[in-house]
Amino acid sequence: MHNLKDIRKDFDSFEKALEKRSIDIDLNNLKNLDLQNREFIQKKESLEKEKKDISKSKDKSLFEKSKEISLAIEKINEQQKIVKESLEKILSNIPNIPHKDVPNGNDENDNIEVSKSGKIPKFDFTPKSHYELGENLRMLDFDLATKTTGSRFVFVKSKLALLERALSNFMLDTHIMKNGYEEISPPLLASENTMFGTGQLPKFENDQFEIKLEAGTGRKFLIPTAEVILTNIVKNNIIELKSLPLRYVASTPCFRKEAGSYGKDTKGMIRQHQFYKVEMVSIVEQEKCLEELERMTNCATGILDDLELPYRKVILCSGDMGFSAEKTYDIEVWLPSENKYREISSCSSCSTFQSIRMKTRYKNQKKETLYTGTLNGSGLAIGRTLIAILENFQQKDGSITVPKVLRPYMNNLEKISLN
RNA sequence: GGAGAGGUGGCCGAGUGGUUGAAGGCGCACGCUUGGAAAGCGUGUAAAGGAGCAAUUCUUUCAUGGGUUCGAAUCCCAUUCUCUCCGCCA
Repeated sequence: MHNLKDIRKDFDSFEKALEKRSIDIDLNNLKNLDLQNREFIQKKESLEKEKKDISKSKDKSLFEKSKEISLAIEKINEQQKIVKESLEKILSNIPNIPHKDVPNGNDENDNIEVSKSGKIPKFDFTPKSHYELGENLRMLDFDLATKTTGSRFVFVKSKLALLERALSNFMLDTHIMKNGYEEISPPLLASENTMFGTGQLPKFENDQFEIKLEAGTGRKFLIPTAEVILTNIVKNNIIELKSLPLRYVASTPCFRKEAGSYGKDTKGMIRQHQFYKVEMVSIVEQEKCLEELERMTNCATGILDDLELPYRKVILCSGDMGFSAEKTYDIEVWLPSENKYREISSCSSCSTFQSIRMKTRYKNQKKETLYTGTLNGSGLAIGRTLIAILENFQQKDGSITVPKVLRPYMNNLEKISLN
């Protein structure tokens, strides 16, 4: 969310910056509502002052007048409430402003490759897709998931389940011991206000799974990413400068409706309603966002380096970025069966956008109260890493070589094969 | 499901109708002290919003929303969240 004060200061450049997002929002309406709102505030405040003075004077002859003022204030309040509500509604639906580094563009085709790394494997046979490999090994079972649950779910079995667990542990260990993140095992449900804090609500309610609890309790949602719950750790806090930066990591299941992606990636486990993901979150001083973004992205690519998987780093164009982000790097891993790179991690700086929603602040050296910067990044999506390993490390006989760094996590298993 | 307690500043914690934005402590900042540090002592330290180029100033805020009153952190009602005990389940 944006600060109205800042928008007001330079309305035109705000409007211009938003154009990059190529969505239309009625900013004139916003401008007018803001003007009206402030008029109400001024009227109200002068009345309140008058009333306060009467009360302080304890002059009984003025008590009647004070009552009248109260009525007048009430009237203004009613009018202001309407204005303020629509103001906030508009405001909470405006996305973050893209950073100036961010290339202009409409969709993923306009993203720009920043770097490439690793060696693309060469096969003397036609490489199979992850779901062929997994099904042949009898370790990925989509039909079974359909039977028990429905589409876009999968059973991972046996050695692949072990691999999935190993990936989670390996990634967590790396981020905890090497990269300075604190491990968190968080709740998988988030309250409505928490979902608002990171920007999933109100605009993207359709993508969320809501859980019905007993009546009388607030709304609860399954987290679509651990970002939601990790970032909101600092909701409503004023953090002391010396405890920044805060870095959290968690490995959690994520739940997404994937509404609007019907027919997309229906085969295999690229796009599921439920998947594991290791998520990093950083809370930093606002001017350190971009620096932290580079650091975080390196933490993510470090995992791929360790796993010896080929990947490229892409900077997202303005049209492809998420609602809360000011700048995003996607890390894409090479998938032999598709002969292209696919997203495996997304690292974003959200500048103060989420902090304003969450009311997360810190005091700088000058004792000014400022909004923190927040960042989040996958490090990495476990399901997709599993896919990448299956496809990149497949052998002609359909077996899978286990990446070296994972073997200590898998009883030194070197190869996954039938039996 | 039954019974009870409570939500106050960065944190802890006083405060039951009138300069209370709020005692005290912790933390933090600065200063004194010291060879240096610690301790000790002193001073300072809420947020949001409005007006103003600014210094400044005004309003609001003691979970949230209503009510009583000239006046509410303090009284009344509703909601919400947290905690404790019993039951139930794991």
